[in-house]
Amino acid sequence: MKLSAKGRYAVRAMLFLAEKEQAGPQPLGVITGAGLPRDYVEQLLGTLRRRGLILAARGPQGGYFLAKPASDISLGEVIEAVEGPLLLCECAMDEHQCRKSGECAIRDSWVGLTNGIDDLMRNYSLRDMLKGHTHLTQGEKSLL
Amino acid sequence: MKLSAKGRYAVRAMLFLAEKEQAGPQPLGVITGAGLPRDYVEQLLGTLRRRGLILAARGPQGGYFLAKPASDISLGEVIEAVEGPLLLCECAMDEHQCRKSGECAIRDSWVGLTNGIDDLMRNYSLRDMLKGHTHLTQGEKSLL
DNA sequence: GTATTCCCGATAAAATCAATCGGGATTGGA
DNA sequence: TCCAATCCCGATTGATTTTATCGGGAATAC
Repeated sequence: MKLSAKGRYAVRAMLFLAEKEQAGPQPLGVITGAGLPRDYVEQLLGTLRRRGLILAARGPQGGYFLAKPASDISLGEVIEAVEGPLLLCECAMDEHQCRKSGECAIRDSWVGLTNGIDDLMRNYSLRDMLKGHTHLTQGEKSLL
Repeated sequence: MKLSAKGRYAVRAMLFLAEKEQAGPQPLGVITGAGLPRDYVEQLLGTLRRRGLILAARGPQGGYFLAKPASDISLGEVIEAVEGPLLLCECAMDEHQCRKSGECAIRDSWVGLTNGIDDLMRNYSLRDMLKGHTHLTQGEKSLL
């Protein structure tokens, strides 16, 4: 189980926007800066916008910016927006997947585990990740 | 982020062996029963054996069986054995990935989150999953 | 107007996952 | 000793997903 490049790019872009929260719209070219594949990240930003996590303004001086405070956006939201919901087992999402769901202890385990992971991810905000952090340098960007 | 069929097959096979913990070696054909792709699961069992989670006996009456009690084998171990370690971000695994690792708050976040998820998975044993569960019926198997 | 920027669908290249196959090695029992 | 059952393992293929690219359209500040 790993986080795909898609998820990491999305988090990276969102952290950049969180950093520039007070600085107005950030154009795609600035967000992707040196290291990120511009055209690909553009798709992801489109998804993040449709999911209500960011807003966009067109034209000169346009760009993307957070739709709500960085402290109100969790890592879980960002990742789920681009990758879809965390899914350990089909049966944990859809209780009609199996006729025995009402009496299946294993399903309860999958549901419990999924919820546990979800909770962790939803309790980490973008602001939390940046805490004690002043500026994303080029070197640090390559960490994400 | 989702668990692949590989991981689900491995868990399913391991739960089956946990159920038959006292019943001697279970041959591949029995483990895969109706629904699982026999040849593919054979590969996974090979991996699980090399990782020390199960043992195998050849010849007639041979088969696979748990290398230690079901209560000592966690879901995390099983999944990691076949899928490799949980990986949210490269930098969280290898601190030499980035020269700034010592002063990077974001890396700390990735590490913390990764550890949190790992802990959850390592605290769920095969025995826990079967608790209150007497027999995996065909219908229930399709849940995994 | 025009340059800047987002918007979006189509496509292609690459990587990974899932599955299959063929034959070899070991072993218990007739 | 032979045979059938069983694990063992590398090679290969096919499907799916991921990642990336491209071309052109729409909005907007100046």
